[in-house]
Amino acid sequence: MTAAATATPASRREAQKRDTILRAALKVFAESGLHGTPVPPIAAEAGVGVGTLYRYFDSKEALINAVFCDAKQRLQDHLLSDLDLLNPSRALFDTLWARLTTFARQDPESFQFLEMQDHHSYLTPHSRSQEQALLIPLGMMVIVGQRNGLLGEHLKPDLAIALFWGAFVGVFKAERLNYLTLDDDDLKRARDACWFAIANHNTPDNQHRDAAQ
Amino acid sequence: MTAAATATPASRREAQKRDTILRAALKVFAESGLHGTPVPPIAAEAGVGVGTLYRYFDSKEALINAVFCDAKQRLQDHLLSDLDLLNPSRALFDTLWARLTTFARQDPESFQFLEMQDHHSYLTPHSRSQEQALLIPLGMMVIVGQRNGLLGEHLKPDLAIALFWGAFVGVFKAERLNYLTLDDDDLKRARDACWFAIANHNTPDNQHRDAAQ
DNA sequence: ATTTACGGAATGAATATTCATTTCTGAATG
DNA sequence: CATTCAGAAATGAATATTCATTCCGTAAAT
Repeated sequence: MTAAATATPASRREAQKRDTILRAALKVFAESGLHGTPVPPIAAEAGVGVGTLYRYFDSKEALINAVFCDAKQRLQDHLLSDLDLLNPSRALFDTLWARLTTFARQDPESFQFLEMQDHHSYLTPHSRSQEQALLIPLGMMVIVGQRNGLLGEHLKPDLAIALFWGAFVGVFKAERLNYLTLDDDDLKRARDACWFAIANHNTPDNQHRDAAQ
Repeated sequence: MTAAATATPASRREAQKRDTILRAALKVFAESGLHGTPVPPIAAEAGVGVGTLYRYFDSKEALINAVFCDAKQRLQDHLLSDLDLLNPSRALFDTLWARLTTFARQDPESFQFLEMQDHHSYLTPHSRSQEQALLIPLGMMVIVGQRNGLLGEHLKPDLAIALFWGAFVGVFKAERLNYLTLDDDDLKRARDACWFAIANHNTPDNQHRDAAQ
């Protein structure tokens, strides 16, 4: 039923325009905030009239929620696809870091938008639940990693994630605000520092590790 | 009116009222954001008329800048007073962490306000320079610590600060959003994890100080 | 020919700011 | 002391501005 509908050229164009608006909104929101930006600039950025925008989204609030879910989904897909989170290892950690980095670099607007604070007052319960979809699998990974002896048991999983995520966000935020410039080596060192923060330092098992990257 | 009130010079009363408005604004802004909140609720929270507020601050933007500088100053005083940053040690690190923690706990509104993203579009160059007043001494401390062999030399100072600050903010943000609850032990473990991230992990033979002062 | 999509001026609600008026303050006066 | 009074401070209704949303004439699609 939906397959036939999306095959129609008309609805295809519609979906495309919807996406254009979504992208434009993301860009403008990332630049100037949520309450801060009027709707007309978004329409202008998308190259459509204001009225058209309201054909595709019921309200500004609906648009914000759509942008949020879209960006969150993209992050989730980019981070977790084809990854076995239940086999934690240093290599898996490095992969996650690398994927986060490419996401933040390739799609900085989405990354910044997702870290904004003021969208919380706009989000519907459904949008909020998207938040969990990312956190829960990561939490499970930490638990398994702690069982393995790979990660320190001293930090509760939620705390380990908050530390790691906060550090990552902090580094890229500092770069965005020009407090800092990051080359590839810096990023690797930051990654290793984060690993040190949450890894298990007691067992000699994990100590040997070649730094050839 | 009390004897104390009549004895208080007019300018003193003015400064006090200005402060009342500043506090009220901080509270309301922390609750509902910057663009999000009208001016009248701020005046109501301060127990003054809207017109009065405009006697003390030229505009909403000026008020926001004043709140920012005030909060920043409080953080700075709380963090750095009576501290010898140029003698870094693990104990100094712990002291800084403890002070940050008490600040975040005793004055959560200021802490949250300072971490908001959307005030950046409001801030005057002067307000922005306040940012540096905190970052520069911390940066110097890291440099000295690296010379001492206390902190790893691999991270450039700005990056070490961004990691540490980001992790700290991330932990308290997670608590505020109810992703996490923190007891005293958790905080100590988080502190140690941050220390691990930036400390020097090299074997003692790598720690020879060859740098000329 | 009929339907659907589009654009952007028009609309009204929400909001920042002003200003005419009232209230307060405290020094001077009798 | 009580009273007066000029200027400062406070007020909130009135005004100007901004912004989300709607509406309707026109263009495109079917």
